[in-house]
Amino acid sequence: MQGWESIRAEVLNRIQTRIWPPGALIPSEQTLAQEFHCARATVNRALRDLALQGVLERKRKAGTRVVALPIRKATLDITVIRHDITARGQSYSFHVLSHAITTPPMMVAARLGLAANTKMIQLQTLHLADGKPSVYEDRWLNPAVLPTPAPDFTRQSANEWLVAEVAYTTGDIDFSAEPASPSEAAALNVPSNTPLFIIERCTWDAVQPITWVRLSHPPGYRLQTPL
Amino acid sequence: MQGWESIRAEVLNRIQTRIWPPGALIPSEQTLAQEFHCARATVNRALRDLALQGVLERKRKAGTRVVALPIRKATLDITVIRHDITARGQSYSFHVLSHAITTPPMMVAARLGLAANTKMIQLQTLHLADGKPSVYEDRWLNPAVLPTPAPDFTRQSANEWLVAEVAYTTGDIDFSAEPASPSEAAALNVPSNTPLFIIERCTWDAVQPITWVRLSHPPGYRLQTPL
DNA sequence: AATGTTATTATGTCTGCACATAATAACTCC
DNA sequence: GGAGTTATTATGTGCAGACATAATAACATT
Repeated sequence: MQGWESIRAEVLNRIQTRIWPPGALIPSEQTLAQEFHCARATVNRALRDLALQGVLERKRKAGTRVVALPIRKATLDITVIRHDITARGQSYSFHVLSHAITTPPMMVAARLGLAANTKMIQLQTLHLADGKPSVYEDRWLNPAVLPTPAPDFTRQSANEWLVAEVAYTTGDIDFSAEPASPSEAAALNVPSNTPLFIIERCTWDAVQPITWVRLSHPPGYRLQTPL
Repeated sequence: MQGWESIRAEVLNRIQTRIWPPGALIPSEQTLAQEFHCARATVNRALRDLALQGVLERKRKAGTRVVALPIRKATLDITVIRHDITARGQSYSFHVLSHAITTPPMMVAARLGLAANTKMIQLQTLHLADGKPSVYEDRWLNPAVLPTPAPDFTRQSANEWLVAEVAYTTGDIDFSAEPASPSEAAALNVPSNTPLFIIERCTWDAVQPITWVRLSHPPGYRLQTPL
């Protein structure tokens, strides 16, 4: 037995075997350090990690307690679409279906915190896996983040250009299920109103909004992660 | 300027302003410690945190480099349904629609790694927010994890009983969009084939499978998280 | 040129010690 | 008894120094 990971394992074990039941206060770092014959910093490392996972809850002076209703945290890796596809051993390609400069729908402008009459770049792209429609992308880009001349998004996908060239600091993402709109249905080659798995993402720079994207996935798509 | 968090902030800043562009090797912990006039451990703490976030990539001897295509990690909190609902200021209640002991569909048995003819407990539950159908739950429980006599799941929801009484160690979760089946449509009071947002979850004990659940959410449901 | 061996070096982790900080408990004073 | 003040205590974070480990680079050997 050695290393902070083994201490973490032992603590986890005591929680899972209910030696330390949910809601219970566990011994102080000092005490545990003595028991495990190691420095307090090592115990701290282990407990801090478990707190990060949501298994423990720590407060100064109050001590460390086992979380009563463990709020499990699932971590999703948000990758570039090309990666997803090539990782499955399929070939990747994409088509830009439309490319325009107009004012976005109110909803998009609102989400990004822009005035409703701000002109933005709209890009509709179809991503293909082994030549078959795989994801339909509807993107609105803040022109202020683009250099002049603008990059050629028919060669490099907007997403990849952005992650490579534009630093972004915050954002949010949300998932939902929606019926396929006529344009989505046409692009993905599925019947209208088919349930699609939708991922919507907003990203901001330190000073300004960057982009809003909506990714529509045809039936069969599953977002999976260990818990 | 003080504390490991400010060092993390400064490093992040240099990445975002492209002083250290994607893919670049950044100075060693030693060097940075000297620059920031602090101990190496403090720099280590900051860099380790950024690596955890997926911003940096670290290898012994090879050094620390800025990740080229930042794989952002979104963290979803998997809560108890009752919490979700009461957190929105709505009242929570639930109904057990059916309760049976039979053999599960092949898919469920397979996912849990059980023989297809194992008898399991099936519970179909409707969760209500302010009296309106909010989530339809289809759960299969491994009877081996239940005490005798079995708890009364019409009083406490199976999920809450499980998180409170059964320790679980692993699991996985996946998200998809599917058309409402007739029973789902009836329970949730929506037309058949309405797109539903589906969460499926498997959980295992150290030694045995515990439960498989499928949560069906009617239109309007969104799973959202900061990025 | 291909292979095996030996530094070298950056990160990973541990130890002890110290002080900061926040929350509780104990106490004082009115 | 209630309110304000002062210990007390557990965690948070810091420091300097040490050894472990893994990956690379440099060198030597065949």
